[in-house]
Amino acid sequence: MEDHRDSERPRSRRLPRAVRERQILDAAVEVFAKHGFHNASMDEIAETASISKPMLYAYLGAKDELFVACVRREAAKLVEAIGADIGTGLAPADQLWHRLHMFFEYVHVNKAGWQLLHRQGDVPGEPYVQELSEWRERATQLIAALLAEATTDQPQPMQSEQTEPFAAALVGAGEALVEWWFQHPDFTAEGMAMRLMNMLWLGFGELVEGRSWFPSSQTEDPTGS
Amino acid sequence: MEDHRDSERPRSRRLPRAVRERQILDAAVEVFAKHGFHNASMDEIAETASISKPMLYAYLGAKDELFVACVRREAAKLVEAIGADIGTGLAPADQLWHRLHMFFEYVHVNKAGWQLLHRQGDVPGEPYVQELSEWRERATQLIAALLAEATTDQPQPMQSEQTEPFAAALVGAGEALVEWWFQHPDFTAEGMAMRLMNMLWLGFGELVEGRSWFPSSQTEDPTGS
DNA sequence: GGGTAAGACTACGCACGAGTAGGTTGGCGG
DNA sequence: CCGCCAACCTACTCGTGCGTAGTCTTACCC
Repeated sequence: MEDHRDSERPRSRRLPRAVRERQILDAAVEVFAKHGFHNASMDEIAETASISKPMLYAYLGAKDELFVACVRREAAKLVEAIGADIGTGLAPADQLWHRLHMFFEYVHVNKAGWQLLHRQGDVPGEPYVQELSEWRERATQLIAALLAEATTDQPQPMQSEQTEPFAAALVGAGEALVEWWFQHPDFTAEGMAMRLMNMLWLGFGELVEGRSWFPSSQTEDPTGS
Repeated sequence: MEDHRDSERPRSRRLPRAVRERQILDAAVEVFAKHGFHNASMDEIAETASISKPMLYAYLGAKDELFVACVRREAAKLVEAIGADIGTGLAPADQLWHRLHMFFEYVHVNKAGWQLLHRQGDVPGEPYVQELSEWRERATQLIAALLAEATTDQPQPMQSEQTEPFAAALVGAGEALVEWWFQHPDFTAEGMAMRLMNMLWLGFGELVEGRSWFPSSQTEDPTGS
């Protein structure tokens, strides 16, 4: 390691490919999240990544491909976070609770990545839309499976025609709640998860009458604010 | 020189301003809904409206302003639809049910208008975002008020800190369900409203056990349209 | 019937941003 | 110490699409 005592080199030294790619992706996620796909300019991404445009193109290709790469990385992280393996033997309700909690936790620590996934318009015909709708699909399926599992003991287990729309609505509710959270940041991730869990599992009819849901002794007192 | 008598002019005759404006707005809504704000071109809107570009600009200004005009019109229609005055004396649950029903009904007959409102990315900094988030806000407030009303008889009425996020989640769930509906068009608006109402009012915990919610016989015929 | 002004069109200017050509630097093997 | 290759940059081209200047034309009124 030559110390090389460089005078001031605000710009980049030569770096191996892997490091640069990561730098670029980080910058791209940030900029795409801030301005959206269309309003983000490759120039700004290059500048944020402390690199010049030709390098950008050399490493990750055109704007579409770059965006898709970002979505893939962030979606993988998200789905992994909420789909992580939990200890066996939990009741479906508690599993759902855990995953919701993980979801809000994830969004909290990875705001830019979340906004990248959520704040794009989904207009058919765009090349990246495929990629965008895919993560939502995966998340929905994951939830749907969970719901289906919750009814297997019942005399009439729910079919996917029942669980799927429910899961879709749940995902939508989660997204909307996150957006509300951003405007009221005084709440903890756990508190938000509780909120959503109560809505979902009990429903308003029960909440009105003062009942509420609690995780079955896995976590301690969850007062979110 | 004046020999150019009536050779066919398939293009537009002279029309009063009001009619043209409506024509233009209709076309703009359609195109914006189809391609989204950014990918929609003024040329295509002009062509769809059977008019030339300078007229477009003369009547409704630049692209931003045109889009805002579209959003305003469609948002007004939507909010009016779900906020319409219902006969007095309905229980909150039944009111909510009615409004959900109206919502799905509205979306069904005005798909383009709905997509215009829903499918745009909401990136801060865009001029139109203000307008877009406003309708969602209004709808949310409307629902929140309804929920608050449902708890006034209770010993501990809910505060807006409780009802507001719930309403936000509800709106999000509704949007997501509509999207799911578009992919499974075999259901009626009433059926979709029932679905959502069951999720919301009863919650999954109850649904699992086979219970379900029904409107309390205020409406007579099941005119499912 | 002729003047006129509003309604309408064709054809263009111009900015912005994606993508690239070609030169420059620095590390490394000989 | 010298050439050579790969990482890197500056500075450009070019397409696309918003917005407009300038011209025509038709309904209407005197």
